[in-house]
Amino acid sequence: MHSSEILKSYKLSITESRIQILNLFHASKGALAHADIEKLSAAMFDRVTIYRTLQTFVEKGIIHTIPTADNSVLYALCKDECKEGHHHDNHVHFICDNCSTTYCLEKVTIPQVQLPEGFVKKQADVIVSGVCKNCI
Amino acid sequence: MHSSEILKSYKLSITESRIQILNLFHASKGALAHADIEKLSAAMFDRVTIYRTLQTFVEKGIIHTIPTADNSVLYALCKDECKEGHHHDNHVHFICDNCSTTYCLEKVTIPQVQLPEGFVKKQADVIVSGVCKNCI
DNA sequence: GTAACTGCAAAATATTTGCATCCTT
DNA sequence: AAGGATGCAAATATTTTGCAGTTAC
Repeated sequence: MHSSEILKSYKLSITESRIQILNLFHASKGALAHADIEKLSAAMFDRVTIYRTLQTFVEKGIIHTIPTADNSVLYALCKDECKEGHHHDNHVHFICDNCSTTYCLEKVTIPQVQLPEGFVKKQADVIVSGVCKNCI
Repeated sequence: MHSSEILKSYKLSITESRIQILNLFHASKGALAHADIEKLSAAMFDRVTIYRTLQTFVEKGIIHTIPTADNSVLYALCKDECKEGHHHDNHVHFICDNCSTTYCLEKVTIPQVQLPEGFVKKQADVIVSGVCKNCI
């Protein structure tokens, strides 16, 4: 599915920056940070546009954020199951300590966790770090 | 163990700000962000000192960072098993969507994840969000 | 034509660094 | 006394907001 079709299916106006940013995600094997997009897009559009585009994509469920232990926020494409406001990224994320690439391990589903009495789970994220297959 | 003893055991100089910040962590039932510490300490010491103290504590393995999906970085006390540069927080973290308190669920250990061929795990974090026992 | 999107400027926040001074050991 | 820690100022970096101009539909 082309970027423009994706945008259309989410009822978003099809604009140059949105297509470009979406293309970057499709071209990337890993997750992207705001700074990555800024570099990759080579200042084709404003930094603010990137912020706003990412925010819109997250709200619509096109991309999701990945928690990281440092201050950076990473974004990656959501799969089909994601709906507006309701993400189901039930896969594990892997961050390579060496090359910093972040993978969505689609095949690795998040295991069940048994929470203590009184805690209600809405979402669960699993982030594994180590060395990826390209850096061994 | 008192804060000053902890500092001593990690070979850190015992200073007012370090004791105070360590006390805050012991008094808190959840994890703390830089901003929390700034508020709780009521400007008793400089914002920069907080940055530097947190960084030192992380390096020494006194506290660890908790990944979050927004840009905030959370810190929580490490348990005994943590050594310098080598953290073993093999427990699940829970962030309440309502009150934003972050719990270290010490009793809930991180389940095994089966990684694809070529990926080597060094660390794993599990962050569950939802509603905590005080907000139900 | 209208609503939505973008770019620019600027404000608000957050983080890092350098250096002189003070405190711990 | 010496090394390390702190406070202050300032440099950087990051994120948000407002508004006027432009573009998509």
